[in-house]
Amino acid sequence: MNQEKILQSLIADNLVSASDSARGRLLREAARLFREKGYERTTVRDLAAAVGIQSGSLFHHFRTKEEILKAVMVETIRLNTAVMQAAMGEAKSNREKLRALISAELESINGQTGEAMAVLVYEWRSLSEASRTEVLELRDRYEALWLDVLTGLEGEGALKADPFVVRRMLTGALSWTVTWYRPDRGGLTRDGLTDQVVAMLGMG
Amino acid sequence: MNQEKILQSLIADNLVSASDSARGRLLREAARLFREKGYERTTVRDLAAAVGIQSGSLFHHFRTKEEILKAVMVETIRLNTAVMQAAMGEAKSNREKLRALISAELESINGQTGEAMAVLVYEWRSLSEASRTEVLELRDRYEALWLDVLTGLEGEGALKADPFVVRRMLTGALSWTVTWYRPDRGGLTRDGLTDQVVAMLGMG
DNA sequence: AACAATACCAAGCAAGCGCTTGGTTTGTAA
DNA sequence: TTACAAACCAAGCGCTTGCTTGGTATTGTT
Repeated sequence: MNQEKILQSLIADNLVSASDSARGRLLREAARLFREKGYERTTVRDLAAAVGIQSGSLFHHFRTKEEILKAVMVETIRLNTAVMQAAMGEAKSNREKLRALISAELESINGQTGEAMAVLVYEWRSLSEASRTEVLELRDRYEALWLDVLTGLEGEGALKADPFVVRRMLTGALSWTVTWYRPDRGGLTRDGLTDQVVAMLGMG
Repeated sequence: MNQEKILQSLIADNLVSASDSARGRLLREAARLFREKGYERTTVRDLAAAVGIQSGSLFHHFRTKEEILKAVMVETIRLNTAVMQAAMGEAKSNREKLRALISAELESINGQTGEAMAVLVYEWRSLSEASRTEVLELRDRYEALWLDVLTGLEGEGALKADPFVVRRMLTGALSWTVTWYRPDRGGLTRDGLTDQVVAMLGMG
């Protein structure tokens, strides 16, 4: 199942918004603005202008500004968890699975969902306690995918450090790429970057 | 030269504020609040209350709120660059130097200056263009320390990946520790964590 | 055609924001 | 004691913020 089909199925289940719907368009613009200026510096007037409506009309679609932030985060996690599960399903060994995970996470961070992923990493403080809990639960399921593979690799002796620590280091390392990695200009492709990460782990 | 002496000398040169001065106390509280709630969500009234003065009185010490943010960042970089240079000076081989760099950065991220370091990483978007340039110049000098060592290790064949990429991965990985590493509760000491990082790089 | 639901606009309110102002207290040194 | 600057307070200004309100198009269903 490729990425497009996964997306379609999630849309059908109403778990993420179609990008051509009013809601989807708003969430995309919101992710862009939240990443560019930060959640607090982005006003509801900014958001409304970005989709060409009046600021008050936003509240027909979302009850509060924070609900928009939460929706960006929740839909992003849902999509990426599904994509990642699919990418991993095709791999045989744990080594291959790890490579698939790294590659998929780099894609989600630097590809289409990149802006939303950056929001997920940097704007969680702007969530209310309740929303934070909700988002964290989704995150935990995503993280379980990683820990399974890393624990497997440790058992095989391929990994010398603690799986929990390694996952956390990789979380930081990979999410940080959003601040410097520009796949368009400059020679490093995503595959190339994945190779570098694997080489850095001594698993080249 | 130990850390305390370095600090004294920087204070003497007016490059960082003494923590018992009015300015120093304000900057410490500001770092705490900025990290806890984010720069935008922290009001000048919050800052003033934290040091026990009226909000207007802040502007006797700093011309704008942003100037406070910049001061937190600038002083933190200055201090940590100096500490890191000292830590590296005692090491002989590049391997030892790398370990010293990792350990020192983990200390600056998770020790006394941790709150300020987190601000440095997460709040740069709230800086004006001019301040951003200024902070980036200081950062570049700090980064040069890392690149020298990593390039050396690559030359020796101890490092299989690109030094620039590795440094950026380490930047993300180490700064991310601030979100999960708790040296007080839980068994992992800073030395232990440094070991894990070195092991992860296949240089244990 | 009739109706209801959906999507939107125009206007503005209440609250909170960064920052200013004019004046008072506190510290320091001659 | 006097002189003066640094540190601070009390009050509030002007503006922006998230959000509300009452009403009007637009769309879909029967």
